Amino acid sequence: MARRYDPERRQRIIDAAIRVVGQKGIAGLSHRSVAAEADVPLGSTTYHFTTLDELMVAALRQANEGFAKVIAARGGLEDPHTDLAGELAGWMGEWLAGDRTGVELEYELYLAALRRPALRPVADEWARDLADQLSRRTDPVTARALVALMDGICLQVLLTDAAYDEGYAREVLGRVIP
Amino acid sequence: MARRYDPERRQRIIDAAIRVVGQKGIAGLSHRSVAAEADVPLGSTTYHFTTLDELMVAALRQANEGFAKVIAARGGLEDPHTDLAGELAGWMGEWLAGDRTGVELEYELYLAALRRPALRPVADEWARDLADQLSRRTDPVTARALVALMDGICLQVLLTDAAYDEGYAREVLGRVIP
DNA sequence: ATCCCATGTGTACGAGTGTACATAACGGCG
DNA sequence: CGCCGTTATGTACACTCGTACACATGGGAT
Repeated sequence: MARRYDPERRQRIIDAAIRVVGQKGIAGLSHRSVAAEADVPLGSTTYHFTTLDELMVAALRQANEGFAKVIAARGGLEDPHTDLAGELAGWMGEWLAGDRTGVELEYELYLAALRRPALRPVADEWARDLADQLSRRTDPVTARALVALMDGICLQVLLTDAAYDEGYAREVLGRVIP
Repeated sequence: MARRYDPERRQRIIDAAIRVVGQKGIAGLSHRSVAAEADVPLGSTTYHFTTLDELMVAALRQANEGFAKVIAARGGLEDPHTDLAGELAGWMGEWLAGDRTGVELEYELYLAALRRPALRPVADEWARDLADQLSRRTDPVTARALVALMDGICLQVLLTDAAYDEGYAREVLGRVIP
C-alpha cells in the first residue's frame, strides 16, 4: 500500500511523459527521455512502467480526464436553448486557437491507437465519453456523428495547415443535427 | 536521364517502404528495414532518399495515387441519379472489410503529417483530391464536410475496434448533403 | 580514348534504445 | 530487534539506428 519515499513518483513520471510527447512527439518517447524529464533515474521509469505502452495508456487516460473536465466546465451542454452546433464550433475554435501543443498531444496519443491495440480501449473510452456528454442534447446516433465530424474537421485543420473556419464548422455540424 | 543499372531501383525502394509500413508501421520504418525488404544494400536507400521523410512523402504520394484510381474506377460519382450517401457508405464498407492492412497503412501515413510538416502538402493534396471528386455531385462546402465525416467515421472504426455500421454511415452522410 | 560525374556499394562510428539484473534502502510485521 | 518483500537505483549488454565517407562502376560528353 504505502509507497516508501515518493508516493507521487508514479504520477510525476506520467506528467513527464505527457510533456515529452507534447514537445517531441511519440517518436521521442523513451524510458530515458521520460526519466530525464521527470528527473528520476532510468530504473525508476522501467520499474513503474515495464512497457512504454503502459506509460502511454496512463498518459492518454490522464489527458482524457483533463479534456473531459474542460468540456464539463465550459457548460453550454446543459442549457437546451443554446445553439448546439454553434456551441461546438465555437469550442473547437477555442481549442484550436493559440498554442496547439495540447491539441497535437491529445490527437497523437489518440491516433496512436491505430497501431497499438493497448491504447484502443482508452481511445474508445474517450469517444464514448464525449458522445455521452453530447447525448444530453441529442439522440445517441447524432451524438456519435457529431463526434466523428468534429474529429474529421479537426484533423483536416491539423494535417493540412488549413485555417479553421468556424462558420463552416457551425454550418455542417448543424446539418447533422436533425 | 537514363539511369544506369537499375532504373526501377528507386521505385522498388518505395514499394518496399509501403510494405514495411503496412507490416510494421511507421515505427518500424528505417533505412535498413527498407533496404532488407527491397533487397538492396543500405547505401542504396540512403542514396535515393537522404531522409526518411523523403521516403515517406514518396510512399504517401504513391498510396494516394492508387487510392484515387480506385475511387475513379468504381464510378458511381458520375451518375447524378444514384444515392450519393449510400454510394459513399457502401464504398467505405468495402474498404473497411477484409484485410485492413492497406487501410491502416494509408491512414498511418496520412496521420503522420500531424508531426511531420514535410507530409502536410501531400496530406492536403489527398483531402483536396477526394473533395474534388465529390464536387462533381455536390457543392464544395458539402464535399469538404463529407470528406471530414468519412474520415471521422473511419477513424472511429479503426481506433476503437467498433464494427462498421453501414446504415448509420449512410444516414448521417445523408444529413450532410443538403 | 579519356575524363567526369551520377549512380551504386560496403563499412565503420557514435548515439540512443529496451532490457536485465545485482544491489541498496526502508517500511511493516512477527 | 530482525526479517522480508516492496520500492528504488545504477550499470552493463546487445542491438538498431542515422550518418558519413571512401571506394567502385560504367555511361555519356568531349
